[in-house]
Amino acid sequence: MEDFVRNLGCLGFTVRLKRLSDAMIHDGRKLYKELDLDIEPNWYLVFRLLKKHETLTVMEIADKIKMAHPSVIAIVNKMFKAGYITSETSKNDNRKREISLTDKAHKMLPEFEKVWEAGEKGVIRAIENTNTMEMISFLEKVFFEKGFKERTLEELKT
Amino acid sequence: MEDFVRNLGCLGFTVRLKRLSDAMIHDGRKLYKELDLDIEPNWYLVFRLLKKHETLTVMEIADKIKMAHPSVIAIVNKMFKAGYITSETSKNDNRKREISLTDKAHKMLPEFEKVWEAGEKGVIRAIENTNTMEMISFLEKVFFEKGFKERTLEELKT
DNA sequence: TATATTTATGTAGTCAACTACATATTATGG
DNA sequence: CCATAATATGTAGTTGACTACATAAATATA
Repeated sequence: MEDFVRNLGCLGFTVRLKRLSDAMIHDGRKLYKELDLDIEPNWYLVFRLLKKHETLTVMEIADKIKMAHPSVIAIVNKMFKAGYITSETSKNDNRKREISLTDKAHKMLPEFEKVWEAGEKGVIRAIENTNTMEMISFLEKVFFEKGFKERTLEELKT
Repeated sequence: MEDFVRNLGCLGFTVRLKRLSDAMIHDGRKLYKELDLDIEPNWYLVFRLLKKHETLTVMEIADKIKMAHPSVIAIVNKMFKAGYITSETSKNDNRKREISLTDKAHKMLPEFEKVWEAGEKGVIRAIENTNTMEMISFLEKVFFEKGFKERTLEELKT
């Protein structure tokens, strides 16, 4: 069956992007399951951030990984349940929740890092000799500074 | 605030893809709202398919746009509620639901097409002189034929 | 200093994709 | 020709992102 979306030209652009990223995230989840690792996709973002910065608040994490704060809360709560992070309210500011890795997290990190590094190598090998990462940077720049909606409205005016 | 994900190299690849496609789809939804059009992102796939093929079943649509059939059912049901499609069970095969556009859909299509064309032009203008579409084709080819999971497992073995 | 604003976190509800399962119908094959 | 397999559709539940709203605490301002 031929792929109708691929024949849509640039109109299929967003659908194809979504299909690709959904497929990869789904595959990531299966990877952890298959390796019997008690982690989920995206946790590596928080693991690596906290490895680098010791303690961070919810908003600091959200800003750094450019996600909305409820998304961060969801990740962080699951990581807490899994025993990888602790949190306590800041002494200076009772609103803030200071989040850091547990001993269990530090103990497991080397094993996790092996998988993340393998994942990275796999991607590198898949896209070597292409400008894929530059293209993503370009797309981020272009569409975050002026979104799809605004661009379309401009075209409609002309 | 610098973007931690962008400094992750290829490891941030999937997150960045998802961020991008989510942002664009979200923007698409806002576009229709702002133009006061009673349609949603992705409906254009079904509109265009049915414009070309007259009538199709759920599975035919799913195969053509490479989505799981429950996703198609969700889109089709909403389009039905909005009055853009009709469906009746096939005479040859009582399992099949033959879906086609209503008069309302045909009446509105020219207006919708204007917006879709503007959207396409906007994207074309944004990515002109880049090989973005070729890159997406490449990524689809590479990751659908051997997924992220499999690639990572291979790297782990070495 | 008292009020208003901003900030940090949390909750609820939306959205679109998915898988897994359920049901009905058709096709197949012993 | 009946039992089994395959196919078409539909439902339920999961996922991970989002916005909008709620609440509490800190900061700014009049």
